[in-house]
Amino acid sequence: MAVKTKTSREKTAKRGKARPYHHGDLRAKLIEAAEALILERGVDGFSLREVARRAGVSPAAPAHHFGDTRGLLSEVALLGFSEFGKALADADRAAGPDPSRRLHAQGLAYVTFALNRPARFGLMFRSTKFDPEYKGLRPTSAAAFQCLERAIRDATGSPPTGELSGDAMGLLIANWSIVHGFAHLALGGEMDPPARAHGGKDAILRIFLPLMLKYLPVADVRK
Amino acid sequence: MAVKTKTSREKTAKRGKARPYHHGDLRAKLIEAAEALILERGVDGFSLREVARRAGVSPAAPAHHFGDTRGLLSEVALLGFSEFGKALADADRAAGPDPSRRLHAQGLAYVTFALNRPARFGLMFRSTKFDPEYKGLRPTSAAAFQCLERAIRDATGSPPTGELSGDAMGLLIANWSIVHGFAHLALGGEMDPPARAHGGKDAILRIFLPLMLKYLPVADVRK
DNA sequence: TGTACATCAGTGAACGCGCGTTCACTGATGTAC
DNA sequence: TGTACATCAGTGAACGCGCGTTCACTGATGTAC
Repeated sequence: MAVKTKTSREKTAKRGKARPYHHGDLRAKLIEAAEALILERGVDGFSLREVARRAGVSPAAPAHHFGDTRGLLSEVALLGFSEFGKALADADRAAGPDPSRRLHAQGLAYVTFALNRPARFGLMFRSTKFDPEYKGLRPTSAAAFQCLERAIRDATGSPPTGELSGDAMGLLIANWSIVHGFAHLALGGEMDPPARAHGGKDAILRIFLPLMLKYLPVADVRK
Repeated sequence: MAVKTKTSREKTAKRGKARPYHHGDLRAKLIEAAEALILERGVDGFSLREVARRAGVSPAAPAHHFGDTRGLLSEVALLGFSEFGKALADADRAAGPDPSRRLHAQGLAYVTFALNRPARFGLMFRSTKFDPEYKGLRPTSAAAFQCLERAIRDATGSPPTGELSGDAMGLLIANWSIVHGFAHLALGGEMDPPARAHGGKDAILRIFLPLMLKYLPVADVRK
């Protein structure tokens, strides 16, 4: 396997923009391993040594890229918020101008993201595990949530900035609560027993999610 | 303080039904310390040694009452489900016969319990931390959730047993999701920034909770 | 193109820590007589 | 009421474990000349 000429990866490293490393791309590999580990054992089961082990690297290696455990988890959370925000924004844009359709689309995107990316989503709402001041984390997460707020403002005829009215605040909180609660209950396995009776685990996305979305609070339901 | 005659506590122990111990009531003290610790450091920050330390007792002492860590946490969870179920049942009963009022009352009780008993509530939904087969845990938690299901059945005119119709299932999931999501977001601190703008942390219970309850899905809203 | 050097990603041994659990024990309590 | 004994709640030392982090290091890479 070991030949005298440079490996193709080393050549790529020379040509590429930002992959100057010894090891290929350990940074990316560590992030990947971290997500897999969270998926397997939950946010609590996470350990930096286990991540290093899975990446085939010494326990001190991650420190070079992320400083410490919180650094790595903060990076994973940042990726999560970034993808989450994009998913919400994309859904909102694709829904067209109707406020109810926009809220519906965002709710669908919210839950879909949570169920498709359980490791990231779970970490994102465990803020003791990462540093909220990490690189671009604060603005990125704020941007994600402002996407919902913007749709609520449009739905209630509120101005685009300034304090929310009570009605708008209620609608925002109710919307956020119902999709967040659904995601949380589904990820916690609380819906597994009824899902089993409806043809397996994907009944949650296929059947329960649309049922829930029918009850999404929208502006015109109550005065 | 130390006198020769028996202390009143020892006499009580003799007279009482089930408090025969050396130490007063270590069992209760350990449970209390466990809840305080979870409150302070979260479910993850829990440690049996720290509980023993707070109860002023050797690290081996808890084993006598609860076997091991899971045993103690299972007991706390059991207490939680028991109190939770009572709170829901009481609210339901006090609401009278109107289905919407019953759902509203249960939603209010659900969130109120979560915010008043954050340690218990947090543990109850972290089922990897305790043993679901512990003593009466399974039936007790089932009873709590059946209280909501019963109100949904009555609200939708479903028979008291048998599989739920799609409509009823949707209403159940939507109701559960919105109150659970609200509780989760509030406990996670996600509502603290807006609450600060409305006069402090109790704005969550005082203002946001009633706003959310206005949007509780009830049977007659959609066909 | 070839050599000398600086950089820095990754090594692996070592550290100190708090944890859960075990074990032989001790000593107060309740009970049998 | 008084004595002997069994019970068992609580002790405290010890165990082995996996953790996060440190440290001096090594060796491949990219760069300056």
